[in-house]
Order: sequence, then C-alpha cells, then structure tokens
Amino acid sequence: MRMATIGDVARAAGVSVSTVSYVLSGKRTISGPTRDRVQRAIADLGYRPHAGARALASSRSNVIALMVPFRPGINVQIIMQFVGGVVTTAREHDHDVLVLTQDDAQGIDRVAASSTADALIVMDIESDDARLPALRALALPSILIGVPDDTTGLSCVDLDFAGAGRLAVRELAGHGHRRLVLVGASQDRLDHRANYAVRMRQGVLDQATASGVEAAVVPAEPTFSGGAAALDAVLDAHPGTTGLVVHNEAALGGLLARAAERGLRVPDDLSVVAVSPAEMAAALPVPVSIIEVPGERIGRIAVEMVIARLSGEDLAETRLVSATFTDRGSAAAPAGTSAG
Amino acid sequence: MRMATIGDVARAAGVSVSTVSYVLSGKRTISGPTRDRVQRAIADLGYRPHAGARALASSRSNVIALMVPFRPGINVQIIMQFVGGVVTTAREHDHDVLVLTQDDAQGIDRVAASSTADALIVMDIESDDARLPALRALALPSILIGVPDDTTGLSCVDLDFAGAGRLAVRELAGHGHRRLVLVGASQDRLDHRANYAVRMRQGVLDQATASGVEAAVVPAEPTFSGGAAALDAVLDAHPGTTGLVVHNEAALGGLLARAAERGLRVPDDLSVVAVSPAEMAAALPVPVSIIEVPGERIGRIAVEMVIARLSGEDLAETRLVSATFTDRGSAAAPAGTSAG
DNA sequence: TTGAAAGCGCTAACAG
DNA sequence: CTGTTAGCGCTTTCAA
Repeated sequence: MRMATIGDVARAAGVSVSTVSYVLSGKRTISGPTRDRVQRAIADLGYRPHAGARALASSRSNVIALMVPFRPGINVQIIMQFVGGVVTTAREHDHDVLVLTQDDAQGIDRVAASSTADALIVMDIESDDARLPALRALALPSILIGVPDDTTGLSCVDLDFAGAGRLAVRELAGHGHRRLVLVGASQDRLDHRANYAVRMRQGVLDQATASGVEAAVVPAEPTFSGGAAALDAVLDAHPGTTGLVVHNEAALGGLLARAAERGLRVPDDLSVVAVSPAEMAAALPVPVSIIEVPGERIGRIAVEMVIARLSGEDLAETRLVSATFTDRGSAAAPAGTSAG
Repeated sequence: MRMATIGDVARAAGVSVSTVSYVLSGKRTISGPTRDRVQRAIADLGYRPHAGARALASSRSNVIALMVPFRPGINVQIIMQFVGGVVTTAREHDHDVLVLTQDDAQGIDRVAASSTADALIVMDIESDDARLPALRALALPSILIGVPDDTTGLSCVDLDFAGAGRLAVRELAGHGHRRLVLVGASQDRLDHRANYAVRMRQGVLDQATASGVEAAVVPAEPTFSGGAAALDAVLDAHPGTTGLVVHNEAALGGLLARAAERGLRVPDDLSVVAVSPAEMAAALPVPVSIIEVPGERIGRIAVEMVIARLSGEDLAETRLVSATFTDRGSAAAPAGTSAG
C-alpha cells in the first residue's frame, strides 16, 4: 500500500492540491466546509506530508543540527540534560534534531550545503574555538553554547559562570568564611581554554576582592582520586581554608570522601558549594548545596533563539542564564563562629 | 550566491545531469576523463546534492531515527556511549542520525509516515514494551536495544546479561566464594520489567546452582544512600556473604563507602564485581573489576544491522554481545582461604 | 475563496 | 559509455 500523497487527499476531498496545502499551512483563508472536508480526508487516509518533498519545495528542512561532544571526560550528565532540552523544545516548534559529533569537522559544512538542516547549535565552545571561522562564514543561523573571546556576529547562550562564581563566594563570605579556594577544572581543560572555567575563576576572584576575603584556585583532575588529591593540595598550600567552591563534578565525590577521612565534617569544619547539575547530588555521600547548571533550560533557550532567527529576527546576541543557589546545608558558619 | 545544483555541475563539465548523478552514485561505469571533468567541476563549484531533492527522487533519506530515553534516573553514561557509537557508525555509512525522545509517542509514526528516516533504533526496551505493536506494524526496519519477551519479527541487540551474570559468578566462585549476593536494579526498574535486570538475575542464579554456591538478590536504589542501604541489607539478611555482584552503577559508590565504614576491605573481606561502563570506574574510591557494558559497541552493531536491513538482508535476528571481564583486583580469594 | 500549473533538485528508466 | 526526460510530492505564484 502506497503512502497517501497530497493528490490523494485532494481527490478524496474534491478540492485541488493547493487547497490541501493551504489548509495544512494556514497561509490562506479557507472556508469552513472546505477545511472540514480536507481535514477529514487527511484523517481518513492517514496522510502525512513527505518531508523531503516539502524541504525541496519550501527550502526548509525543519531540522536543527546539534553538534555534541562525545569525547571522554566530559560531563555526560549535563550534555544529556542539554540534548533533552533541545530535542523537546525543537519538537514544540515542529522541528527535528539531527546529531553531529564534535570531531566530524566536515559536518557543519555538509548539513549546511546539502540543506539537511535549517540551523545549527554547537556545544562546548572554547575561548578560541577552531570552528568559529566556519560558523561565522555559515549561511545558516547558528547558536553557540559557551562564550568565545570574540562574539562578533555570533549568538551564544550559557550559564553566567562569572555570576555563579560571585554567588558562591558571596554565600560563603556571608557565612563568615575568610579563606576560600576554588577547586576548578583540570589543567587540561584550562589548557584548552575552556571558557566556562576561565569565567568561573574570574567571578570567584572578583567577588573575593569585593567581599574582602582571600581566594585561591586549585585545579583538579575529574576523577575520584583527583578530588582527593585536590583536597590535600588545598589544605597543604592554603592552610586555614574553611570554604570550598567546587566546579568539577567528577572530583566532588573523592574530595568529600577525603574530607571525611581527614576528620573534616561538612559543614562544621568545611563548607562546600558545588557548581553542578542537580541530578548529580544523588551520587554524593552528603547533601551538597549547589549552584545548578541548568542544562535543559539552556537547551531550551538555544532552540528558541534558533526559531527566532529562522523567523527573521536577525539579532546576534549573547544570553547568560543567571545562577541560582540551592541550599542543602553544606555551607554554614565556620566552627568557632557564633551562628547567624 | 545560489547554491550550485547538479545542472550547474553538468554545464561546467560539459556533460548531462545524469552523468553527474552517476558519477556521484557509481551506479554506472563512467570513462576516466569524463569522471575527472565532473569531479573537478564538483570541486570547483563546491557542489553538494540537496538532501531533500535526493530523498524525494530516491525515496531514501539517509537518516536513521534514534529514540533516546531522557527520563531521570537512567544511566546517562551508557546512553551517551551508545549514542556516540550510533552516530559515528551511521556517518561511516553515509547516514545521519535524528533524535527522538522516548515520550514522543507519535515520533515513530511521524518519522516513518513522512519519510523523514529510513530506519529506526529504539533504546531501553522493556520486556513487554508498549511500543512493540507499533514497531511490528512499521514499514521501516527497526532495531531494538534490549530484548523483549517476544522477539518474533523483531531485530534486537544487547549485552548478554545472562552471560554477564554467569561470568561474574564463575569469577567469584573460582576464587572460592560460597555465598554471593547480586545487588541489582531498583524495585522500580524491576516493576517496569526492565529485561536486562531479569536476565542478569537469571544468569547469576543459574550459574550459582551450576557452581554449587549460594546466591541471593538484593535490590538497590540508584543513589549513594541506596548503595549504602543495600550493603547493610546484604550483611543483615545474608550474613557470611563474601562476594558481591553489583549491577547498579549509581549505587556502587555508596556501597563501597559503606563497606569501608564498616571496616570491610576490598577484596580482603569483600570481593566485588560490577557490571558497568568502563568510564565510571574513575569516580570510584577503589579500583573495581568490571564486566563492561560496551555501549559504543552495541550502538555500532545496531547501525550495522540497520544498514544490512536497508541493503535487503531481511533477517530479523537477536544479537547478544558477550560479556568480558576486566580484572582490577577487587575480586580475590576470601580471607581465611589459601591463595590460588 | 479556490484552481491550474510551474518549478524545487535529483534519480533512474528509456533510448541511443 | 552517455544523454533525454519523466517523475518524486510539495509550495506558491498567477489567474480566476
């Protein structure tokens, strides 16, 4: 049994194909009775427009390409949240999502030149990302997740990591902590100029200055033992530290375990604020107050920016989602301080 | 500047459009010189076939739809590995991957009826999955990840969980352990009749009988505290247990932490074999011997099955990837036993 | 308010 | 070995 075409529908409803097309698109006013007949025919025949034919005739594929990093060591949790947000939101706008891998260098060009996709969302953008020239040259609208150094002509979304850093420091300083350390991204990530790490660090340092507290930065490998080692390094190099901002989910478990080993209670001896997706908390030994990385929300915004661009709004803009703090009790006044 | 079409290429090369088409597809023998001229023209013009036009004319979209579960509590790590395997392999066969969400009930029908995709890969199949009727009725080839109760007319791939269970028990029994417990999926997962949990359990119990050792099953919530609680439950309900098979990655950290708290050393007092993606090991406090869930490999196989089906090989088959054991030293002879 | 018809860019007969 | 041409199913002028 052949798939029903628009011609079959037209015949069944006793109208022309263009009328069916216009009933579907709503780009023309159709009389009530006619519309009803057409819609009944569509339902009866189980008609669905052929995506390829539509793309050919309208030069719109209704597909958004999404470039996803699959390299190991990445925070899988947040990637998935993000992808989920993108796919769900795209469907709400009648678009599908095509997945490209980060290392498919030709991918961007290919989907653009073949009209496979109408727009492109690129994740995991570095400060000086190698893909930026290709993206700037692109005829398709593109949205970057992450903020490169030079955003000229580009649309970007991300968590406001600088704000997150400031918020974390304010929270800890507010509890009376005077010596803080940011346990941040691995050296490797910093070498790659991961912009979120740079911005986070800046936010922490700026707010420390503003709040009149000390703050240092210690990198950590994204592993259990990396977290343990980082805690040792913190206490070694910065004795008297009572507040920790941890921006390294994979290291958090090891860090907390090491703290327990060393007899440090959270929050009595050590206050901890983590920047992390909310779901990761379940895998931790103790409740941890977090500044949530709202992956799904960022994905949603990215798609909404795409749709706006496709509807002709031609503004390239950078949107930073502001950070919010979720208190789970891991940050409190340091021991030897009156409560308050 | 308009995108170059096949007509532009034909004109530039001084040949007909069909010749260009055949140079591209290789479905006709073309003389060396002609092929060269065409290929030069293609390169000069930066020509790319229009995906929609191609899909329309050939009734092939070169797209594989992949239905991904985004519900919380799922093992994100393995999902990502799997998706990576699918996308990478699809590209090797000149296909792109479109993502559908699990709860997009219409998704299957939509991509099929609109000829958006040529085939469908569905993840996270339950024993009596609600989508099975739709999949059986589908005109498109579909591949399931997971094995339902009734596989008639369906193609499935998965890890051989029964084999994994047997392997784990053989490994522990071989070290001389006589009392084993499988710390498995949560009650919730069992209620959903997650087939992998059922098969794993069966493998463990069968091999225990065959090896003449005792084996019990304890469920665990997929959280840190769930793992800790599970260890308590094991030692409570099954005293004398010296070997654990853990098939619940999210609980593993909590389980190991609790063991340490209770003064149980791994492997001296407690041997542990986990079924888990390899990458998760980094987040654990101690090295753990694992039976790897080869997500990427399964994804690759799924795509290869799709491609075979699209090339006319019409066999529905179930492929179980056999389990392999990676020794990291967390399973050894129980204390009070001579080595060997 | 509706219809007729000209493409959109490509593939694959059919014809040499 | 190569060219001509009829569609593939839809959108959108143009015409009524």
